[in-house]
Amino acid sequence: MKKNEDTTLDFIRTRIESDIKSNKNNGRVHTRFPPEPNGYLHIGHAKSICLNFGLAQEYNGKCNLRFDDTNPSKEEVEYVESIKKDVRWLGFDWEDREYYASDYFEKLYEYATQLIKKGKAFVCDLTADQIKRYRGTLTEPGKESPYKNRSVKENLELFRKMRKGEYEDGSRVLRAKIDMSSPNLNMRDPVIYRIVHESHHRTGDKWCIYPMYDFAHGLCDSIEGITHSLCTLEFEDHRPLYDWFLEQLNVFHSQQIEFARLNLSYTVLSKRKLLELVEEGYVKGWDDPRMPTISGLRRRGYTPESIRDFCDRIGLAKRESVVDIDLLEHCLREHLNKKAKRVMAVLDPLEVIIDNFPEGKEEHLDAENNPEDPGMGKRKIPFSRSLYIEKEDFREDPPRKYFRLAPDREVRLKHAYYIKCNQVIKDKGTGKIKRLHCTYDPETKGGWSKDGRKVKGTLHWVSARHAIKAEIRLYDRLFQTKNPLDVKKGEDFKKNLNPESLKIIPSCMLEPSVSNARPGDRFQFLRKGYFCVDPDSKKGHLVFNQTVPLRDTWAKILKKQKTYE
RNA sequence: UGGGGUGUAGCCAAGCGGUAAGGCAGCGGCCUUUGGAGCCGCCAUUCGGAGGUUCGAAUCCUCCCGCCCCAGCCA
Repeated sequence: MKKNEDTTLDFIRTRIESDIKSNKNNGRVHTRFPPEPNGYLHIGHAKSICLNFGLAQEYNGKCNLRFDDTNPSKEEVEYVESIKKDVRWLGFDWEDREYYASDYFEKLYEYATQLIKKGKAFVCDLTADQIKRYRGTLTEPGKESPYKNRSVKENLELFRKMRKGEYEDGSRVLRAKIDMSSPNLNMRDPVIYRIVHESHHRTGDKWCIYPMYDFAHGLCDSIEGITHSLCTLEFEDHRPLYDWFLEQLNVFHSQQIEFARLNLSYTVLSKRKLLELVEEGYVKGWDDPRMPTISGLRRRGYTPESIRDFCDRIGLAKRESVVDIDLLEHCLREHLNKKAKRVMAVLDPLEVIIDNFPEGKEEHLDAENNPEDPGMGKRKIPFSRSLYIEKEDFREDPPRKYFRLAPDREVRLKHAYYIKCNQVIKDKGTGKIKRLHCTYDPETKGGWSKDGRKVKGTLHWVSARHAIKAEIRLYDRLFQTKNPLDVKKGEDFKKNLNPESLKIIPSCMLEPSVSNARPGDRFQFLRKGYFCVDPDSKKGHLVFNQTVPLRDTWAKILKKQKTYE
């Protein structure tokens, strides 16, 4: 849904406005985007980033970037760097507010100590497996740990020794004393600190005990003075626990509000599964242009504007939903249509000889760079006797409604002339079409005819002699099923991978004006789609990624004809 | 047969007791030197279901049904 004056506010904005009105937190709005640096950001995170940073902008507040780095065994600096790059690229600025849960480890330890002193936490010697069994089930209450009644003094001592490194991983944990019979399993004396002898990407070997997310998250929000702590639905059950900590410790109370995470058709948005695709080589890396990661989308040629627009349009609610990937592509095309420079490229060349155009002669024709924006100017494109057109733009025996080139038929070459096909040269052996002989009408320069004669088709083309070659990578959706996770029992989501998601065309013919394009540059290849220069490009060897094809009405007509014939 | 959420079109999503916004997709048409773009029109007699309250219900009440999440020393 698009935001504008006429539409009403979503439930989060409604709530924030009412908080402002009642002067809660003195009308302050302070949010945060809290990624764990254990993977690359994806389009689902973009929803959260746009929400949190967007809210701060709209309500004149602030938004922190905070890394929730409480699990040293999964987190790496590579991920924090990529996350910072992606958030920036999306167009958001956290200024000097780059925080880490690990910045607060000392404070968190102090909070845990306070809990112990209040008799609200204890050191438990049960094994992980025992704790699990003591927890009970969804329908049965749990049992209290035999260690729950240790004295404050003993707990303090034990916890201190845990920190000092006197115990092995897994031998003891610190637990909150809440209620083993709570119907909310999160309240059944949850673990809040565990022993992990592992070096942390920021704190190194300073710590060998680490707070659990459930303990750290709400308290970090509190420390930072976060007024509205937005997270996804699955944390709704954890809110009572966070609130319990805040209450026991009597500290600033952030308000957590949960919303539904983004799901996208034909794609998988789970860090674990994306990691799997990367590690097992199904894609070439986190930034493979087929990946729904921010870095993948960037490399594919998506613009930050289009992603932000998408995030504005998908809406915000509490019901689980799957947004149609068509909406994402729509936002992309809408933006690229206005911004991308038009250029001609022939992906699958067929030679055309203009018999009545003198050998050796060349002309330089005017071409607009973007019909949507005259301000983008014009360029010259060379025309000569030998050209390439797209193979699919010629049919010896044209089907109904085909208005491209065919024997004795006249079409327009975009920005150039009308041409008429006179002769088809075939390979004697294979019978395949090798070359076309055409004549052009010199009176139609620029693509107009003074006699008012109309031509139905307009083709893109390049001059053979002037063309530059480039590699083009065409992408299709990574998964062939709408919901890639929908598999039979025992089957893996990877069986839904599309084996044809990448097609490489090693040598396409492009008009010479693109010869000094740089990685990241975006173009519309006329009548084909939007493309951008891949960083794999070398001097003299350009590589383009197809960002998204143009809408193809002709393909639709063909499909319909097929189904009715 | 515990607890927490949630059901409005193919997909999102407004709506908050006065007679179903909008976007995407789809379908028709117009226009077009990109079969692109643009423009115009169509697309829920009905809101998970059944009862009830009311002059009036997607909105309130009751019961029922579906779907999602929770039994990590992950986040």
